[in-house]
Amino acid sequence: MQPTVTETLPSTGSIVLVTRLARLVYRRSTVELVGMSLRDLAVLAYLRENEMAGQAALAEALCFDANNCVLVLNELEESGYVERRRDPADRRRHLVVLTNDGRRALEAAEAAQGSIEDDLLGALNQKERADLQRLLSQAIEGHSPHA
Amino acid sequence: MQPTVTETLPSTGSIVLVTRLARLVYRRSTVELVGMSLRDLAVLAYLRENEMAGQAALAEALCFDANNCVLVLNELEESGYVERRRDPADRRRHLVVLTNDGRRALEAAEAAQGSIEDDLLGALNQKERADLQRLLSQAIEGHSPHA
DNA sequence: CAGATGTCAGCCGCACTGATATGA
DNA sequence: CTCATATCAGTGGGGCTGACATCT
Repeated sequence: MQPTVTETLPSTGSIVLVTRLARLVYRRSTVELVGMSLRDLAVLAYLRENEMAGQAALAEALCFDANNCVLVLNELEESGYVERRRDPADRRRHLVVLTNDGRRALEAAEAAQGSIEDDLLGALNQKERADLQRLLSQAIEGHSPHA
Repeated sequence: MQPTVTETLPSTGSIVLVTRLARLVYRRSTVELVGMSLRDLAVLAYLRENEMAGQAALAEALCFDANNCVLVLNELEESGYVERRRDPADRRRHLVVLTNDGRRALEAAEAAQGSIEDDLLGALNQKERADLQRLLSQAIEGHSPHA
């Protein structure tokens, strides 16, 4: 066993580390800085890539509580960033779409997001950041979807 | 540009991904399963590696709010898992130490923590998990400490 | 009828702000 | 007096449970 780097960072589990980083993220992602809450940004970004989506699927993908998701969409709709349209094929569903205003606001927010990310991941080089992103999304997508 | 894997996961920033994973972590880390809250586990684990520590430093390291940290320690002290002792060198400070009960509870909790981690990071192999852990702690430790 | 989807009201735990006490 | 450390009360937003409406 090598008495080198492995010793300094002993055994803090990844899941606690994730929550720790998440607290830092939350702290820095102020509305004044980003222009909207981080949840809103996540929703908008998801809608840009994935127009349509009943909001159950949306909540699932974003790891939101489905009920809470309703409230978030209410705010976004009031702000004029998204629109809810009835699915003609299944009139229970709402298809959420990104408006032009929403797209513009998203792009502005993403700039701020980038600077926050630069600040927070400053200790990581480009490759490491890409790795981190890959590992995170891989874990999220591949998580056992039973719950 | 290669039309391969890079296309499927377009551009969700790492910081939103972190919060997303954190929500999943939070959801699964129930008290019934772990035996304590995840915050408590983090505090106990930190104290095992780092006996002493005024709680300001503890809060800093764990990315807690310093005030909230007091409440967490109150609970842990009531549970008999930690003890606060006055620092004789600086009588303002409290040195927080892990009790034997705390150590036992921690070890029990870490087993549950491991199974949760297995569940959540099931899509990652051993090396990837190690990488993730390394990247996370690296980002946390190296984050600009100004705030 | 059951089952799915979305909406809302209410509760609770958590993070923060501000004020206070004690000691360096 | 100042600064640092710790403590606590109060506040606000986020995530949850449960009830309800609508549609398949």
